[in-house]
Amino acid sequence: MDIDMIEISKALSNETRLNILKWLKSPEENFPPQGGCLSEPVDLKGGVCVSSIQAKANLSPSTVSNYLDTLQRAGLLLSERHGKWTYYRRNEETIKALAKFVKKEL
Amino acid sequence: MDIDMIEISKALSNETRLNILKWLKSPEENFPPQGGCLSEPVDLKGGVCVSSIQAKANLSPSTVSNYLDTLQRAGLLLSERHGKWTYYRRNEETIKALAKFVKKEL
DNA sequence: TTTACATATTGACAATTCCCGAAATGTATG
DNA sequence: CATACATTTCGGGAATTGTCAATATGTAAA
Repeated sequence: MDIDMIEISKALSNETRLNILKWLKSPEENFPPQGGCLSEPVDLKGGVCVSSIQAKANLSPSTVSNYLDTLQRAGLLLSERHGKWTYYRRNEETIKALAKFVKKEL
Repeated sequence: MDIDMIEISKALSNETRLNILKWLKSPEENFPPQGGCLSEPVDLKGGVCVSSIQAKANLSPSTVSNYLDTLQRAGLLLSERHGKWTYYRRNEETIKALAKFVKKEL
């Protein structure tokens, strides 16, 4: 597991993106219940759809979509599409690796 | 001890600045001996002068001076002036607080 | 005090990032 | 298929950052 510290730092250097990461620590507390309209029940693994995040972030859909992409490219988020919705959740593996990097290498 | 995660992330989102922070972990390994011309012997606490860092970074003095300022404003470096030279060293307190933040809050 | 040197500040321009609205794409449903 | 909706991509203007050369400041030495 190796991380790209530059990309991660860039991703974290924006308040909204930082908030998204924090909000996704407890999706139940920060977002309405997800996946209500899906025909087949699937495990969303705590993932939250873009529109829920967009509503909370109070920015345009395209901006939020971009932010989520930035976080994902940095390895901090994972996404899974179900029907019309894309559910984003934290990538705890990278976040753990980041914590380790900051502690040991920085 | 509270840190400004945005400012810190911005400071870390540049390869040279990241390198400076790493180089300053072992100043003896990465830079020539410091403080050779000082009349009074003072404890430099591992600090390195701007020109030594500039030589290693291979960027203009003004750029390096700016970078050091950015790192200091983020709380990641400390500086101390002795004679004509400004010696920069790591601020381990902030770096430790950052590691803690990433582990606990991120 | 004149000079020389280390560093910091300023001004400029290119590159990147922020953020939006508009348009495009994917997907389910009538 | 036609429509509606969730999301992504595209194009752009404003703001920020990267980087330099030129200038200014601070300090020591001649």
